[in-house]
Amino acid sequence: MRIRTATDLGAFIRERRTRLGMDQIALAKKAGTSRKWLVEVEQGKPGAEIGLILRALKSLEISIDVEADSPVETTSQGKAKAPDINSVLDSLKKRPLKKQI
Amino acid sequence: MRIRTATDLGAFIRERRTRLGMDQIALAKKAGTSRKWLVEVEQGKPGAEIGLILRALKSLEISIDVEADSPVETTSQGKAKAPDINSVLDSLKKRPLKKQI
DNA sequence: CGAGATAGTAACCGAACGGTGACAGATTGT
DNA sequence: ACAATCTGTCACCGTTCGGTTACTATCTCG
Repeated sequence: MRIRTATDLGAFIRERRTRLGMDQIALAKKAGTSRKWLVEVEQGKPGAEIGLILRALKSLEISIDVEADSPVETTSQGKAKAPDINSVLDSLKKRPLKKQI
Repeated sequence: MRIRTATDLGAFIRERRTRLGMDQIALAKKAGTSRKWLVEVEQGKPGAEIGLILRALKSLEISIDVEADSPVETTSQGKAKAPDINSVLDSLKKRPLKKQI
């Protein structure tokens, strides 16, 4: 499932928790947090800390994957991008020297 | 890329940011946060709030997907699970009535 | 009906977050 | 050498998070 907002995440967590037959206390305990925290997260609290979120997801055996949408989009010019020596160097250094007009 | 820790996430964000040729200020501004925050997140800060993380990922055109690892694992018994009327009802109610011995 | 379990909410409080501004180090280009 | 850029760090501060505890409402089952 694609996650776009904290609400999405909360809904998914709740979905998974209930499907596993766990109550809020069980999950909170397993994730090393509090029930209050879980309630708020399941309601879509955007202020929840990523570390606790990750622990909760792990407790629910949920995997998270991130992926770059557009491959690179150098300067948003439709130009075809043939791999050249400079792009290779840039990839290695991961820091474009200039704006590469 | 699979995300397991805040450090994984920070590394991926930095990777994507540099590959897009953005500096910290540019991304922070686009995501509506501060450069200090970005620095800490890229270093793997577990206390970062999920809402800001999501904004940053959106700014970098990064998609997040979550997925339940094991389909259901009713009681962790290797028993094969043929879909029966009860499981369907449970799925709808999303709340197992009992421990379903 | 009544006991028990689950979930949502409230108040309180210490700890940590995030923003701002400034500074130092490193790197790049002139 | 110099200026410009980018990054990491620091101190300060208002806001908010997360834990604890208690109370209430809802639902299930005996």
